[in-house]
Amino acid sequence: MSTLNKDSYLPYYLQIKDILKERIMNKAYHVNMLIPSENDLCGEFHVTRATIRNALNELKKEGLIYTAKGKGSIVSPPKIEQSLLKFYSFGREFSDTNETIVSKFLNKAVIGASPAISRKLNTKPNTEVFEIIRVRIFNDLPLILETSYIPVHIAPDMLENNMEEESIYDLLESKYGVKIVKAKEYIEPQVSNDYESKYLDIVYHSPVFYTERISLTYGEKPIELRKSIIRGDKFKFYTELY
Amino acid sequence: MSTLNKDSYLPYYLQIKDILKERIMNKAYHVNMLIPSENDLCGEFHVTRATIRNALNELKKEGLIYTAKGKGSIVSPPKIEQSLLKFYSFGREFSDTNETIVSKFLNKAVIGASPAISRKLNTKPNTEVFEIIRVRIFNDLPLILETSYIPVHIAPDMLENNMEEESIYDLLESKYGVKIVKAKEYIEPQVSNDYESKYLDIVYHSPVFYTERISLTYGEKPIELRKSIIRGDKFKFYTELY
DNA sequence: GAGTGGTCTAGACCACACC
DNA sequence: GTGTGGTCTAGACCACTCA
Repeated sequence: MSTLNKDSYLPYYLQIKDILKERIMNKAYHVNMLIPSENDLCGEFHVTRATIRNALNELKKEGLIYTAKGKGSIVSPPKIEQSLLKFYSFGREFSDTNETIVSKFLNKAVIGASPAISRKLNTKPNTEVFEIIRVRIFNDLPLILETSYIPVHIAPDMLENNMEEESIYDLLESKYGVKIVKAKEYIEPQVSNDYESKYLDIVYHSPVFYTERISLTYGEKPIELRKSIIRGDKFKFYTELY
Repeated sequence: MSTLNKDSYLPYYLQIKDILKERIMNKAYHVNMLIPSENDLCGEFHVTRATIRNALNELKKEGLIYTAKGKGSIVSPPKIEQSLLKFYSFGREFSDTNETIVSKFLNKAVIGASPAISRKLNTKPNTEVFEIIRVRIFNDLPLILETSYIPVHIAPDMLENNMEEESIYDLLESKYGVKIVKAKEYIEPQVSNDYESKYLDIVYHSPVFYTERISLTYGEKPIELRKSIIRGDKFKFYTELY
């Protein structure tokens, strides 16, 4: 049972949106869960359905929920984990079904952060960070080479976990109580170096997308820097304009 | 005065959206124009304001209009002409103000379309097409190398126009009555070849974005194929995720 | 002050999902 | 059949823009 601030400069529907968003972030409404029906929410907040629908529409626009007619509103899986797959549409080699995605770990270590890395993670230079390097393999094809940097003090014994089975973000949240709530991502064209070419099974100096993602927890605090090299021959960005 | 199809499987608000969209495409509602107020539209379509607002919301989502409180709903400028500038945020070298954008023409010719080009333009192989090559120069820095292909029969004496002064899309519309209503754009990473490197003033084999845009008129009919090479050292794609 | 979009109430009927 | 989101009606008051 929640009450709205009648005197807030924020309209009801935005206040409700914020409350529901908070519940999603808190996992009070967890992923793939049906949230309370529009009528239930009307009861809880003492507003009409139009107001609730306005709030839910905002959440839809942000991609936090989606609706299923006859069923209800459902919490979307976080976009962060699969952003690349949404930004790029696969080439013809792939269909949406029968995909297998496998991770192969190339390295897990503790290193001193370089100036560039510590700046992006907002830590002191040379702070200890985990360096985790993986190849993401889709249907037996190595497509993405990912390097993650996470300050050791965030998740001290992280490397002892079985990371093959659980996503890094899930691990950070379940074992270390660190929730990723936002991410910034940059994409540039690049050419593959020796190392990247080898693990992505492409020729040296092939065109690739280079992406850098900084994942943040509450208060804009950086948690992870992830650099990815994505095969340019298999990924394409597509968009329609009017 | 328009009437809605009461038996259509399409709800009123989507029918209204389509009608309004058509008017925008037709320039019945032209760019930067205030469209009729919500109350006027209620009168025209004999529906309530909620339905009209629903329709306008769809148009907002597609970026065709935007709203100004106290004024009304306004037709947005087309996104097609400036898509690249919207997709990519400039590097630090640039500010939003004081930009100068110049085009330098490298070639204007009539050629026989290659199989790949004619396929994309949906014409017979070897159909005559204009090939127009330009360098786009921002603040004295060559950033984009653009090659346009347009079937000659679409705009027979096109090359006689002063294309330095008017955009190709404006020209196609004002002189030849061909309106671009939609575009599809693909983006890939690539490396610059000899020719591209020379005109973009970058070293051979530099990483670049390669984009292909197919501009369509009514009925999904292709009008222009535009291939662009964009300097990877100056353009970056940026996005935020939740 | 008249007109606009923004917000909200209080209802209604529908198609769809699930039991 | 019951509950859900999708659509729609018929009103209302507000803050804002502009003359």
